[in-house]
Amino acid sequence: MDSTTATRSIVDALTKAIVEHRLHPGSKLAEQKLADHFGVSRTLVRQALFQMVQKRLIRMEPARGAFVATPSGEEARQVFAVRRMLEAEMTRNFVRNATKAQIQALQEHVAQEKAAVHRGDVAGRTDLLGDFHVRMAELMGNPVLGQILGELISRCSLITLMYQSDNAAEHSAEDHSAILKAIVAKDETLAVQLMEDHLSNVEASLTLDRKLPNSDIAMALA
Amino acid sequence: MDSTTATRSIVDALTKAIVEHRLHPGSKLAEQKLADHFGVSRTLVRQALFQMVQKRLIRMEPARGAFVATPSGEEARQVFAVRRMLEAEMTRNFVRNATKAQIQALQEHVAQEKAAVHRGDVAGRTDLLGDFHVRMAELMGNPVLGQILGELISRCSLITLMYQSDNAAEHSAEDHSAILKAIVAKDETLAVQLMEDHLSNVEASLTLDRKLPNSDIAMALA
DNA sequence: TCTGCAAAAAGTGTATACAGTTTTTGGCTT
DNA sequence: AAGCCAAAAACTGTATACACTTTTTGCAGA
Repeated sequence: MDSTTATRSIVDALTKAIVEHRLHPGSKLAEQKLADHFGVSRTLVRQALFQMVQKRLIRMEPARGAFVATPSGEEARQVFAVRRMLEAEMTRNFVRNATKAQIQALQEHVAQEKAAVHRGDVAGRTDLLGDFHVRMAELMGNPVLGQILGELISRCSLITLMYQSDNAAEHSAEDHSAILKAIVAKDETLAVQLMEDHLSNVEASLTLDRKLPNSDIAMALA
Repeated sequence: MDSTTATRSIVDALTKAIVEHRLHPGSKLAEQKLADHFGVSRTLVRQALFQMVQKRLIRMEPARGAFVATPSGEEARQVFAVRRMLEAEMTRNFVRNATKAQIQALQEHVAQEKAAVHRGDVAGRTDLLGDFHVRMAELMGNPVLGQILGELISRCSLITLMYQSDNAAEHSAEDHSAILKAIVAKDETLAVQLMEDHLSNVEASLTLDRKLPNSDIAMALA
């Protein structure tokens, strides 16, 4: 995708930090500080930041710099809507074409999810729950779809961290398990329905109408 | 989206040149030449090029520079598959929610298409045919969807220019007209079906299995 | 005439310099 | 002590410099 590998590793590191909640929505990302941290010049940091702007994980304000994105509730709903469109069809194709090995890969993944939930590993859980969807996209032999979905899921990680009210997302592992069961049974209609419901559940568990998403507070303090 | 406006205008100019077939697939995009042409330094040109890499209209090879993308037949099929997923749902929502004004906007657009086809304006036609889909996405009140679809449609412009065998895409204007008729009639199922068929028709009119897409020739000559 | 190769030219990748803007600091007034 | 303003510091946006790589050029030998 990108010709240089240094820029790519900065993008990956920043993406990971955002998705894993070590960088809060609204946080300032000063170029020189990042450059020092990664041991490169501002040039490469800027390249990385511009790429992340296009992935909507960062926003840049003229002459003020880069900030971790603070997606609105409106935007969050739109992202979920697009995910439902894509993942419904993805699930349909998966039921039709998945090999045993692919199904087993997903089963093992769900087992890991359950383990993480069980031992109360919140960070690991969040990570794995997103990965379930990415994994499925990757297994589908349509990298174009996988790429688009991967970006949407990254955005969702950010959204979830901003708007999650309770830990209602704990049900996700069960949802995944149910979806997988329908896939094993080759019940296309049910699998698709469960996937749509699952995404709706996740969206519903968020309080997207909150007046001041806590990110603004973070910004105010920053 | 982007903090600076200079970079943005370079991206727009290059995108337009690619989509309008003034830059052929595989063409070299030398940074200094572009910089001279736009009257800026290589810095801004590079920013623009990196953004277009992410939009998949350009590819960059290490130490060799940027080239207009040459999507493979495989990739083309994947892009069309994703478009079908998204546009089917988009059409469904459009039938449900479109206002009279929005429908009329599309009707006027189709009239323009027919005029362009009628007077043999190939460039204008191609442009308008793609715009039909973008317009529809924009009218839907889901900018997230619109953005993703817009990028897919840009990629399709490039794909079409690479692989179109005959001018079979002339039927597109009629397809659009039929879709619109179903929308006016509020026939959700039919509209969705027509949209899917339309996209399949466009894909089928391409010779995606050609051994050496002419881009390679273009590269060889460049 | 064609092939091979070395020098020159052109081009990319990264760092740095510098002008202009925003943010912070520190003191002065009330 | 709180508020305000100017100077200093920090930061962004763009251009330029420079090392290194690729491509082209031009000539020597077969």
